[in-house]
Amino acid sequence: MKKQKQQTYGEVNQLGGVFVNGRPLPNAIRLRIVELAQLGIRPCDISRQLRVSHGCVSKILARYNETGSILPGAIGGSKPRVTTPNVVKNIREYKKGDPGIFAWEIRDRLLADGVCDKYNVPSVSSISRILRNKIGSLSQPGHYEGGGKQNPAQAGLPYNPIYPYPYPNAASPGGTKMGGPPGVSLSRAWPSAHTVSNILGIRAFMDPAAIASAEGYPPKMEDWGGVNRAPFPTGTDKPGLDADLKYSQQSSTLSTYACAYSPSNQYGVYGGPAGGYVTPGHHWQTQGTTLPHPGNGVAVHAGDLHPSVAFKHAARDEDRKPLSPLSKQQHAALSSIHGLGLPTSSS
DNA sequence: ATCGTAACGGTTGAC
DNA sequence: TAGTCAACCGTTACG
Repeated sequence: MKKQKQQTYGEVNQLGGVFVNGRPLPNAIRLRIVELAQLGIRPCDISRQLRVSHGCVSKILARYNETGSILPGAIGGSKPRVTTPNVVKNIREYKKGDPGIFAWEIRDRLLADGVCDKYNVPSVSSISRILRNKIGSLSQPGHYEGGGKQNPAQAGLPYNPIYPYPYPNAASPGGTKMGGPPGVSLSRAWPSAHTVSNILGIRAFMDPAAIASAEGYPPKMEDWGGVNRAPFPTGTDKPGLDADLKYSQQSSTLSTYACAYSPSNQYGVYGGPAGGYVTPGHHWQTQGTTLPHPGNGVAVHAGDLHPSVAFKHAARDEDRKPLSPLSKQQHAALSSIHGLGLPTSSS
Protein backbone atom coordinates (compact mmCIF):
# COMPACT_ATOMS: atom_id res chain seq x y z
CA MET A 1 0.00 0.00 0.00
CA LYS A 2 1.03 3.48 -0.53
CA LYS A 3 2.50 5.35 2.27
CA GLN A 4 -0.15 6.75 4.41
CA LYS A 5 -0.30 10.25 5.55
CA GLN A 6 1.37 10.62 8.84
CA GLN A 7 -1.52 12.46 10.36
CA THR A 8 -4.96 12.83 9.04
CA TYR A 9 -6.92 14.54 11.68
CA GLY A 10 -9.88 14.99 9.51
CA GLU A 11 -12.15 17.81 8.83
CA VAL A 12 -15.07 19.23 10.65
CA ASN A 13 -18.46 19.11 9.09
CA GLN A 14 -21.26 21.57 9.48
CA LEU A 15 -22.48 19.82 12.54
CA GLY A 16 -19.16 20.03 14.23
CA GLY A 17 -18.34 16.42 13.77
CA VAL A 18 -14.99 15.28 12.64
CA PHE A 19 -14.68 13.17 9.56
CA VAL A 20 -11.97 12.05 7.27
CA ASN A 21 -12.79 12.78 3.73
CA GLY A 22 -12.84 9.70 1.64
CA ARG A 23 -12.77 7.38 4.56
CA PRO A 24 -15.67 5.56 6.10
CA LEU A 25 -16.97 6.51 9.44
CA PRO A 26 -15.76 4.22 12.16
CA ASN A 27 -17.82 1.15 12.42
CA ALA A 28 -18.70 2.13 15.92
CA ILE A 29 -20.37 5.25 14.68
CA ARG A 30 -22.08 3.33 11.97
CA LEU A 31 -23.30 0.88 14.48
CA ARG A 32 -24.60 3.61 16.67
CA ILE A 33 -26.47 5.14 13.83
CA VAL A 34 -28.26 1.88 13.35
CA GLU A 35 -28.76 1.40 17.04
CA LEU A 36 -30.31 4.78 17.44
CA ALA A 37 -32.52 4.18 14.48
CA GLN A 38 -33.63 0.98 16.09
CA LEU A 39 -34.56 2.89 19.14
CA GLY A 40 -36.84 4.94 17.02
CA ILE A 41 -34.68 7.98 16.86
CA ARG A 42 -35.24 9.87 13.71
CA PRO A 43 -32.41 10.17 11.27
CA CYS A 44 -32.30 13.89 11.68
CA ASP A 45 -31.85 13.47 15.39
CA ILE A 46 -29.24 10.83 14.87
CA SER A 47 -27.47 13.17 12.57
CA ARG A 48 -27.41 15.88 15.15
CA GLN A 49 -26.50 13.64 18.00
CA LEU A 50 -23.63 11.97 16.30
CA ARG A 51 -22.68 15.00 14.30
CA VAL A 52 -22.80 13.06 11.16
CA SER A 53 -24.39 14.53 8.11
CA HIS A 54 -27.91 13.47 7.52
CA GLY A 55 -26.94 12.29 4.11
CA CYS A 56 -24.53 9.91 5.66
CA VAL A 57 -27.07 8.75 8.17
CA SER A 58 -29.46 8.20 5.35
CA LYS A 59 -26.94 6.22 3.41
CA ILE A 60 -25.93 4.05 6.27
CA LEU A 61 -29.47 3.29 7.29
CA ALA A 62 -30.46 2.61 3.73
CA ARG A 63 -27.55 0.31 3.34
CA TYR A 64 -28.37 -1.43 6.53
CA ASN A 65 -31.95 -1.87 5.53
CA GLU A 66 -30.92 -3.25 2.24
CA THR A 67 -28.07 -5.47 3.19
CA GLY A 68 -28.21 -5.87 6.90
CA SER A 69 -24.73 -4.61 7.15
CA ILE A 70 -23.52 -1.55 8.90
CA LEU A 71 -20.20 -1.77 7.23
CA PRO A 72 -18.86 0.25 4.40
CA GLY A 73 -18.27 -1.27 1.08
CA ALA A 74 -14.97 -2.25 -0.26
CA ILE A 75 -12.98 0.72 -1.33
CA GLY A 76 -10.52 0.52 -4.10
CA GLY A 77 -9.61 -2.31 -6.29
CA SER A 78 -10.81 -3.13 -9.69
CA LYS A 79 -13.68 -4.93 -11.15
CA PRO A 80 -12.98 -8.42 -12.24
CA ARG A 81 -11.75 -8.50 -15.73
CA VAL A 82 -14.14 -9.89 -18.19
CA THR A 83 -11.60 -10.61 -20.85
CA THR A 84 -10.43 -13.77 -19.26
CA PRO A 85 -8.21 -16.12 -21.18
CA ASN A 86 -11.14 -18.33 -21.82
CA VAL A 87 -13.12 -15.51 -23.30
CA VAL A 88 -10.21 -14.51 -25.46
CA LYS A 89 -9.80 -18.06 -26.55
CA ASN A 90 -13.41 -18.27 -27.56
CA ILE A 91 -13.25 -15.02 -29.38
CA ARG A 92 -10.24 -16.28 -31.21
CA GLU A 93 -12.07 -19.38 -32.21
CA TYR A 94 -15.07 -17.43 -33.36
CA LYS A 95 -12.83 -15.24 -35.40
CA LYS A 96 -10.99 -18.19 -36.82
CA GLY A 97 -14.21 -19.84 -37.79
CA ASP A 98 -15.58 -16.71 -39.32
CA PRO A 99 -12.98 -14.07 -40.07
CA GLY A 100 -15.67 -11.65 -41.05
CA ILE A 101 -17.54 -11.91 -37.84
CA PHE A 102 -18.55 -8.68 -36.19
CA ALA A 103 -17.76 -7.84 -32.66
CA TRP A 104 -21.39 -7.69 -31.75
CA GLU A 105 -21.84 -11.13 -33.23
CA ILE A 106 -19.03 -12.41 -31.11
CA ARG A 107 -20.68 -10.86 -28.15
CA ASP A 108 -23.92 -12.59 -28.95
CA ARG A 109 -22.15 -15.87 -29.38
CA LEU A 110 -20.38 -15.54 -26.10
CA LEU A 111 -23.73 -15.16 -24.52
CA ALA A 112 -25.38 -17.87 -26.54
CA ASP A 113 -22.64 -20.35 -25.87
CA GLY A 114 -22.67 -19.65 -22.21
CA VAL A 115 -19.14 -18.47 -22.19
CA CYS A 116 -20.32 -15.30 -20.59
CA ASP A 117 -23.48 -14.04 -19.17
CA LYS A 118 -24.96 -10.65 -19.46
CA TYR A 119 -23.09 -9.50 -16.43
CA ASN A 120 -19.65 -10.24 -17.58
CA VAL A 121 -19.83 -10.33 -21.30
CA PRO A 122 -17.28 -7.97 -22.75
CA SER A 123 -18.53 -4.90 -24.47
CA VAL A 124 -18.36 -4.68 -28.19
CA SER A 125 -15.57 -2.24 -27.88
CA SER A 126 -13.72 -4.61 -25.62
CA ILE A 127 -14.15 -7.37 -28.11
CA SER A 128 -12.90 -5.13 -30.83
CA ARG A 129 -9.91 -4.32 -28.75
CA ILE A 130 -9.29 -7.98 -28.12
CA LEU A 131 -9.53 -8.68 -31.81
CA ARG A 132 -7.15 -5.89 -32.54
CA ASN A 133 -4.63 -6.34 -29.79
CA LYS A 134 -4.70 -9.92 -28.78
CA ILE A 135 -5.95 -11.82 -31.73
CA GLY A 136 -5.12 -9.74 -34.68
CA SER A 137 -1.48 -10.01 -33.88
CA LEU A 138 -1.55 -13.51 -32.59
CA SER A 139 -0.74 -16.42 -34.68
CA GLN A 140 -0.38 -19.16 -32.19
CA PRO A 141 -2.94 -19.96 -29.61
CA GLY A 142 -1.88 -19.95 -26.05
CA HIS A 143 -0.02 -16.74 -26.28
CA TYR A 144 -2.34 -14.86 -24.11
CA GLU A 145 -2.90 -17.65 -21.74
CA GLY A 146 0.76 -17.95 -21.28
CA GLY A 147 0.92 -14.50 -19.89
CA GLY A 148 1.45 -15.94 -16.52
CA LYS A 149 -0.29 -13.24 -14.62
CA GLN A 150 -3.70 -14.69 -14.88
CA ASN A 151 -5.24 -16.15 -11.89
CA PRO A 152 -4.68 -19.86 -12.04
CA ALA A 153 -7.96 -20.34 -10.32
CA GLN A 154 -9.63 -19.53 -13.55
CA ALA A 155 -8.29 -22.57 -15.25
CA GLY A 156 -10.98 -24.98 -16.02
CA LEU A 157 -13.77 -22.54 -15.52
CA PRO A 158 -15.91 -21.56 -18.42
CA TYR A 159 -15.39 -18.06 -17.28
CA ASN A 160 -14.84 -16.72 -13.94
CA PRO A 161 -14.47 -13.48 -12.19
CA ILE A 162 -10.99 -13.20 -11.04
CA TYR A 163 -12.11 -12.30 -7.62
CA PRO A 164 -12.36 -15.42 -5.59
CA TYR A 165 -15.30 -14.30 -3.62
CA PRO A 166 -17.41 -17.17 -2.59
CA TYR A 167 -20.76 -17.29 -4.14
CA PRO A 168 -23.76 -18.06 -2.09
CA ASN A 169 -24.77 -20.70 -4.50
CA ALA A 170 -23.03 -22.45 -7.22
CA ALA A 171 -25.27 -21.06 -9.87
CA SER A 172 -24.37 -17.50 -9.24
CA PRO A 173 -21.13 -17.44 -11.10
CA GLY A 174 -22.97 -18.68 -14.06
CA GLY A 175 -24.97 -15.57 -13.94
CA THR A 176 -28.27 -17.28 -14.15
CA LYS A 177 -29.15 -16.04 -10.78
CA MET A 178 -27.65 -12.78 -10.02
CA GLY A 179 -28.68 -10.96 -7.00
CA GLY A 180 -27.28 -13.04 -4.28
CA PRO A 181 -29.03 -14.94 -1.61
CA PRO A 182 -32.59 -14.19 -0.67
CA GLY A 183 -32.88 -11.16 1.42
CA VAL A 184 -29.51 -9.95 0.46
CA SER A 185 -29.23 -7.66 -2.41
CA LEU A 186 -25.90 -6.88 -3.80
CA SER A 187 -25.60 -3.43 -5.09
CA ARG A 188 -23.03 -4.32 -7.62
CA ALA A 189 -22.91 -6.74 -10.39
CA TRP A 190 -19.61 -8.06 -9.33
CA PRO A 191 -19.42 -9.88 -6.14
CA SER A 192 -18.44 -7.84 -3.23
CA ALA A 193 -16.50 -8.80 -0.22
CA HIS A 194 -19.23 -7.06 1.63
CA THR A 195 -22.05 -9.37 1.25
CA VAL A 196 -23.94 -9.37 4.45
CA SER A 197 -22.61 -12.65 5.50
CA ASN A 198 -19.10 -11.86 4.66
CA ILE A 199 -19.25 -8.56 6.35
CA LEU A 200 -20.67 -9.91 9.46
CA GLY A 201 -18.56 -12.95 9.41
CA ILE A 202 -21.58 -15.12 9.23
CA ARG A 203 -21.01 -17.43 6.43
CA ALA A 204 -22.03 -20.74 7.72
CA PHE A 205 -25.07 -20.99 5.57
CA MET A 206 -23.09 -20.47 2.48
CA ASP A 207 -19.64 -21.59 3.27
CA PRO A 208 -19.28 -23.54 6.45
CA ALA A 209 -15.69 -24.19 5.78
CA ALA A 210 -15.03 -20.53 6.09
CA ILE A 211 -15.96 -20.55 9.68
CA ALA A 212 -12.89 -22.40 10.60
CA SER A 213 -10.81 -19.62 9.28
CA ALA A 214 -12.54 -16.51 10.28
CA GLU A 215 -11.26 -14.43 7.46
CA GLY A 216 -12.98 -16.47 4.90
CA TYR A 217 -13.16 -13.61 2.55
CA PRO A 218 -10.21 -11.97 0.95
CA PRO A 219 -8.48 -9.96 3.58
CA LYS A 220 -8.94 -6.64 2.00
CA MET A 221 -7.84 -3.99 4.34
CA GLU A 222 -10.76 -1.87 3.54
CA ASP A 223 -13.15 -4.41 4.78
CA TRP A 224 -12.36 -3.72 8.33
CA GLY A 225 -9.00 -2.33 8.80
CA GLY A 226 -9.88 0.45 6.51
CA VAL A 227 -11.54 2.13 9.35
CA ASN A 228 -9.31 1.00 12.02
CA ARG A 229 -6.02 0.41 10.58
CA ALA A 230 -5.30 -2.23 13.08
CA PRO A 231 -4.77 -5.56 11.45
CA PHE A 232 -7.53 -8.03 11.53
CA PRO A 233 -7.78 -10.22 14.47
CA THR A 234 -7.04 -13.69 13.49
CA GLY A 235 -9.32 -15.50 15.79
CA THR A 236 -12.69 -16.87 15.06
CA ASP A 237 -14.37 -13.69 15.98
CA LYS A 238 -16.09 -11.51 13.57
CA PRO A 239 -13.16 -9.63 12.30
CA GLY A 240 -14.63 -6.29 11.66
CA LEU A 241 -16.67 -5.68 14.67
CA ASP A 242 -14.10 -6.94 16.95
CA ALA A 243 -11.59 -4.81 15.31
CA ASP A 244 -13.67 -1.76 15.03
CA LEU A 245 -16.52 -1.77 17.34
CA LYS A 246 -14.69 -1.37 20.49
CA TYR A 247 -16.90 -0.11 23.15
CA SER A 248 -15.56 0.98 26.41
CA GLN A 249 -16.34 -2.07 28.33
CA GLN A 250 -15.00 -1.03 31.65
CA SER A 251 -17.80 1.36 32.01
CA SER A 252 -20.77 -0.86 32.31
CA THR A 253 -23.12 1.83 31.26
CA LEU A 254 -20.96 2.98 28.46
CA SER A 255 -20.94 6.33 30.02
CA THR A 256 -18.00 7.18 27.97
CA TYR A 257 -18.58 6.12 24.50
CA ALA A 258 -15.02 6.06 23.56
CA CYS A 259 -14.62 6.61 19.92
CA ALA A 260 -11.15 6.60 18.72
CA TYR A 261 -9.41 4.94 16.00
CA SER A 262 -6.83 2.62 17.14
CA PRO A 263 -3.47 4.24 17.48
CA SER A 264 -2.31 2.26 14.56
CA ASN A 265 -4.57 4.06 12.20
CA GLN A 266 -3.64 7.22 10.59
CA TYR A 267 -6.48 9.25 11.83
CA GLY A 268 -5.33 9.58 15.31
CA VAL A 269 -8.53 10.93 16.60
CA TYR A 270 -12.02 10.73 15.48
CA GLY A 271 -15.32 11.75 16.73
CA GLY A 272 -17.52 14.67 17.26
CA PRO A 273 -15.47 17.07 19.22
CA ALA A 274 -18.25 18.46 21.25
CA GLY A 275 -19.88 15.15 21.69
CA GLY A 276 -17.28 14.16 24.14
CA TYR A 277 -16.86 10.74 22.82
CA VAL A 278 -13.42 11.22 21.61
CA THR A 279 -11.19 9.43 23.91
CA PRO A 280 -7.79 9.24 22.40
CA GLY A 281 -5.96 6.20 23.38
CA HIS A 282 -9.03 4.19 23.96
CA HIS A 283 -9.98 1.38 21.74
CA TRP A 284 -13.37 0.22 20.95
CA GLN A 285 -13.93 -2.83 22.90
CA THR A 286 -16.09 -5.59 21.83
CA GLN A 287 -19.30 -5.99 23.57
CA GLY A 288 -21.62 -7.79 21.35
CA THR A 289 -24.56 -5.64 20.61
CA THR A 290 -27.07 -7.53 18.66
CA LEU A 291 -28.67 -5.78 15.82
CA PRO A 292 -31.36 -7.93 14.43
CA HIS A 293 -32.04 -7.30 10.85
CA PRO A 294 -35.40 -7.98 9.37
CA GLY A 295 -34.18 -9.40 6.16
CA ASN A 296 -32.05 -12.28 7.08
CA GLY A 297 -31.66 -12.25 10.75
CA VAL A 298 -28.10 -11.26 10.54
CA ALA A 299 -27.00 -9.90 13.80
CA VAL A 300 -24.24 -7.63 14.75
CA HIS A 301 -22.87 -8.39 18.10
CA ALA A 302 -21.72 -5.47 20.02
CA GLY A 303 -22.69 -5.54 23.54
CA ASP A 304 -25.53 -4.76 25.78
CA LEU A 305 -27.72 -2.93 23.48
CA HIS A 306 -31.12 -4.22 24.22
CA PRO A 307 -31.38 -7.08 21.86
CA SER A 308 -35.08 -6.77 21.62
CA VAL A 309 -35.03 -3.67 19.59
CA ALA A 310 -35.81 -4.67 16.12
CA PHE A 311 -34.90 -2.34 13.43
CA LYS A 312 -37.97 -2.18 11.37
CA HIS A 313 -40.52 -4.15 13.17
CA ALA A 314 -40.67 -2.51 16.49
CA ALA A 315 -38.94 0.72 16.07
CA ARG A 316 -40.08 1.81 12.73
CA ASP A 317 -43.38 0.31 11.94
CA GLU A 318 -45.20 1.27 15.02
CA ASP A 319 -43.14 3.03 17.54
CA ARG A 320 -41.97 5.75 15.35
CA LYS A 321 -44.90 7.89 16.13
CA PRO A 322 -43.28 9.90 18.84
CA LEU A 323 -40.62 10.93 16.51
CA SER A 324 -39.76 14.24 17.86
CA PRO A 325 -39.34 15.40 20.44
CA LEU A 326 -37.71 12.37 21.81
CA SER A 327 -39.63 10.54 24.36
CA LYS A 328 -38.28 10.26 27.83
CA GLN A 329 -37.88 6.63 27.22
CA GLN A 330 -35.74 7.30 24.22
CA HIS A 331 -33.66 9.70 26.15
CA ALA A 332 -33.25 7.24 28.91
CA ALA A 333 -32.42 4.51 26.55
CA LEU A 334 -29.86 6.53 24.78
CA SER A 335 -28.36 7.87 27.89
CA SER A 336 -28.09 4.57 29.59
CA ILE A 337 -27.07 2.56 26.66
CA HIS A 338 -24.89 4.88 24.80
CA GLY A 339 -24.00 7.48 27.28
CA LEU A 340 -25.17 10.07 24.93
CA GLY A 341 -26.50 13.20 26.34
CA LEU A 342 -29.39 14.07 24.23
CA PRO A 343 -30.45 17.62 24.37
CA THR A 344 -33.70 17.95 26.10
CA SER A 345 -34.77 20.28 23.43
CA SER A 346 -35.39 18.35 20.33
CA SER A 347 -34.91 21.24 18.05
C1' DA B 1 -38.38 20.35 9.18
C1' DT B 2 -37.20 16.23 7.17
C1' DC B 3 -35.37 13.15 3.95
C1' DG B 4 -33.50 11.27 -0.47
C1' DT B 5 -29.98 11.87 -3.62
C1' DA B 6 -26.56 13.89 -7.10
C1' DA B 7 -22.36 16.18 -7.19
C1' DC B 8 -18.08 16.73 -5.31
C1' DG B 9 -13.47 16.03 -3.61
C1' DG B 10 -11.11 12.67 -1.41
C1' DT B 11 -8.96 7.72 -0.39
C1' DT B 12 -7.98 3.16 -1.61
C1' DG B 13 -6.42 -0.92 -3.99
C1' DA B 14 -5.98 -3.69 -8.31
C1' DC B 15 -3.92 -3.52 -12.48
C1' DT C 1 7.70 1.68 -8.89
C1' DA C 2 4.60 5.03 -10.33
C1' DG C 3 0.48 6.03 -12.72
C1' DT C 4 -4.22 5.04 -14.01
C1' DC C 5 -8.65 3.61 -13.16
C1' DA C 6 -12.72 2.60 -10.88
C1' DA C 7 -14.52 1.45 -6.83
C1' DC C 8 -16.14 3.57 -2.29
C1' DC C 9 -16.31 7.25 1.22
C1' DG C 10 -18.86 11.41 3.81
C1' DT C 11 -20.23 16.06 3.12
C1' DT C 12 -22.83 19.40 0.98
C1' DA C 13 -26.52 21.37 -1.47
C1' DC C 14 -30.71 20.99 -3.63
C1' DG C 15 -35.46 19.72 -4.30
